[in-house]
Amino acid sequence: MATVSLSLSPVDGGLVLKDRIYQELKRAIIAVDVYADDKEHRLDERQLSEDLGVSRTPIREALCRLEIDGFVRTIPRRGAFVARKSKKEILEMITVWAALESMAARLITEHASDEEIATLRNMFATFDEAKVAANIDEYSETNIEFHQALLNLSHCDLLKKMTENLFLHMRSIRRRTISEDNRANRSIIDHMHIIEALEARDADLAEKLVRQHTLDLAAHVEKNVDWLD
Amino acid sequence: MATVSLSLSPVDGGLVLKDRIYQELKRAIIAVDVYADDKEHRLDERQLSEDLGVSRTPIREALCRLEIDGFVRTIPRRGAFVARKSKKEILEMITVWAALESMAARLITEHASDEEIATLRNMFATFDEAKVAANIDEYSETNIEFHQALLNLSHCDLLKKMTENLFLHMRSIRRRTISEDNRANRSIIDHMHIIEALEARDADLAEKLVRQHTLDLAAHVEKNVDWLD
DNA sequence: AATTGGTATTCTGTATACCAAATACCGGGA
DNA sequence: TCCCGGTATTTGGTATACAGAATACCAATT
Repeated sequence: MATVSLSLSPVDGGLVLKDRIYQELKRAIIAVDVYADDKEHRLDERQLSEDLGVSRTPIREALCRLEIDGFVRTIPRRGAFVARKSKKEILEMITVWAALESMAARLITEHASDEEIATLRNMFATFDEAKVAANIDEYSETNIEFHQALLNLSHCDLLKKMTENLFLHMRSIRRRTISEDNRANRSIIDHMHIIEALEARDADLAEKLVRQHTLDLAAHVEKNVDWLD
Repeated sequence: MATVSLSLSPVDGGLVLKDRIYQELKRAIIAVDVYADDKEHRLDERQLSEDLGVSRTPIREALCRLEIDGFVRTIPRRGAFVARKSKKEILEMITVWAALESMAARLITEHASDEEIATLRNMFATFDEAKVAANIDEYSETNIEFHQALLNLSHCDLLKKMTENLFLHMRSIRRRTISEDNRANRSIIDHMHIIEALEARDADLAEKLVRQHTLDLAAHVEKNVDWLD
């Protein structure tokens, strides 16, 4: 009898308890507006294990990973706290982001297809200047998505992976900067220029524009953000 | 009574068991020449806990961290293995490295002192072309140190932190490429050009040279390394 | 001889138990 | 009232115990 080949895929799913806990905790932590007030948000292991209905072990493993990601800061013998980034740390994150994303832009000019680059334009198709001003928060989402799209189109998994957490951190920051930040129109113009450079396959220009765009944000934070520390 | 301030540093050292285990395991893993043969190097939790004289818990936490760092790959219900990078992954690491280090170069032109930049020259003071050829392995160490020095001089902790593990991975790779790699003289010339650009405070040039230098390595690996996968 | 079914063993994933450090609380003394 | 010291409690760090999954081994049947 010939063995039929059914082209089955592994059924594992690969998600063990600690991974689910990790995701759930991460989601919850990001939802916390840590910069809203000065009080520190403690993460009690026993409390969490009770709430989630699991033992402390997977909780600890998840917290360990979250600490590496920078979302949690644990003080030995004291406990785990939702991490509050210092201004310096935020500026450094933006700097790293600029470095990675400008490299992504370079890669896009070399490897991405015309169709892929075209999708970037579509993201802003529904936004004119008036609309941007009207729903600034909706635009903000699109803004972040644009930057993530750049990383995706780089086709470099490592670049993408290393920026993912940076973006999540930035999202927290943005909650506070969104109101005071009316650089949206300037931003959308920058994006268009970036897209044009990508379409022209001009690696140096695209890289430079992306870097400059992100470093502009760093300069803005440097100058205007004083609600940290 | 006035309290004398003695400016004491915490006696703790901040190193809990899991951190020491992490460092020890990392050291041991790096020492393993994973690319030497095809057999997979399994990390048995019980074995390790026995060898190190601790329980499995801190071992697991260390392994968890090592997995995030990319030194270990764990398969659910199967165990932990010393990670063997694919060629694609290595190329991506070099790409990210290029992105981060070129940003470091830019930062150096803006923030580092002349004295700091001068230290870079000293690193190569003892190397002329003949010596490079003679002790290629010694030069190789200096080579890595040069790149790490660049990251240090950037004064960006995050940039430094994110490249540290990349360098460790590269060291493993280099063990295999060192013999077939006689681009050392070319390399030292590149380095000198980079130093000159830094001294001239030419951000764009320094950035470009660093990026190009590292991407050259990527191209070399792409073309010549076939002992992977 | 090869393959399949079943059993035993090993090892990860998870839960629990124990210990030591840190904090909070309380009472006594200045 | 304030400060200090000691005790109790809390809580994180570590070790151990248990259960389920994966593999290895063996035997039986074709």
